[in-house]
Amino acid sequence: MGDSTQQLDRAFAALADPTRRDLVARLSVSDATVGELAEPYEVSFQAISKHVKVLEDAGLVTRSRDAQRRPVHLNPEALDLMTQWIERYRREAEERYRRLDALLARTAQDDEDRRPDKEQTS
Amino acid sequence: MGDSTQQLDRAFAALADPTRRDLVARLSVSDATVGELAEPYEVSFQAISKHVKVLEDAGLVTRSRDAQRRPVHLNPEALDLMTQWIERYRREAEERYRRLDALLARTAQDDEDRRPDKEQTS
DNA sequence: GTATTTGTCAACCAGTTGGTTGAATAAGGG
DNA sequence: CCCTTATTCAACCAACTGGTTGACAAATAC
Repeated sequence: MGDSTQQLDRAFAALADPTRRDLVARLSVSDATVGELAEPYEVSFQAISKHVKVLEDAGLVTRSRDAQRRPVHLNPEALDLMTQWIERYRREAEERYRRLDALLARTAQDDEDRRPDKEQTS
Repeated sequence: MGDSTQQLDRAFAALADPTRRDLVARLSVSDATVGELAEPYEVSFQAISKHVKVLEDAGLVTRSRDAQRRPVHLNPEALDLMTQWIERYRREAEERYRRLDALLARTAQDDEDRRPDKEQTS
């Protein structure tokens, strides 16, 4: 449990904002510059620049250099880290509930078997 | 895209906090009351109660009633919603990069084929 | 060089968040 | 009925967030 904690903090926080999720969705289709990314939104160019920085600090995107442009590039591995975290506990919980359901079903069956006026099941 | 937006906002924001992620991890193993959940942490009981409320508002946990106790119960479906969102764009991006890699490989091969002193590959 | 394009940094503001403490509520137990 | 247990509500505070505008920086184009 090293500092993947902080990485997860930042990654989840980054995706908690709908504008940033939209940026990620668009970046999954193609890389883009901050200018291109900012174009469709009402908010200022600087606001989008900040959002991109948040995504970058979270490790969700990286950037290269092409003349004045700084193309933004989605990093699928960071997304993978998040799914791994989530899926681990989702699976754990679902298995547990499955086991619990099975137990309840068995108990119900036992009760049934214990009924005084029970009928032979087979 | 109805109000799953807000649900995702809340769910991602909820998991952005390490204490809340820890609560989720523990709840994946077994349901627990707020008191039980609060016990291992240094912070006040009320602080944990607030954290649980955040998880509840995000749809990540539900609660029932057992005398004075209000057992907290993890909701795996909410986790599933998150993975679905993430995986959609992760897959999209990874496929795109695979295609790009393939294209680059083909281009490199063409260059190779075009070399004047090229050697037959097979 | 100077101007243009592309983007960041800095200061500020309003609203939210995570923490605190103390009071209030809810449901049983004696 | 009062007492205890379990939990929430309310008020407050410091820190963070997402937005703004204006100044600055970097790389290229002329």
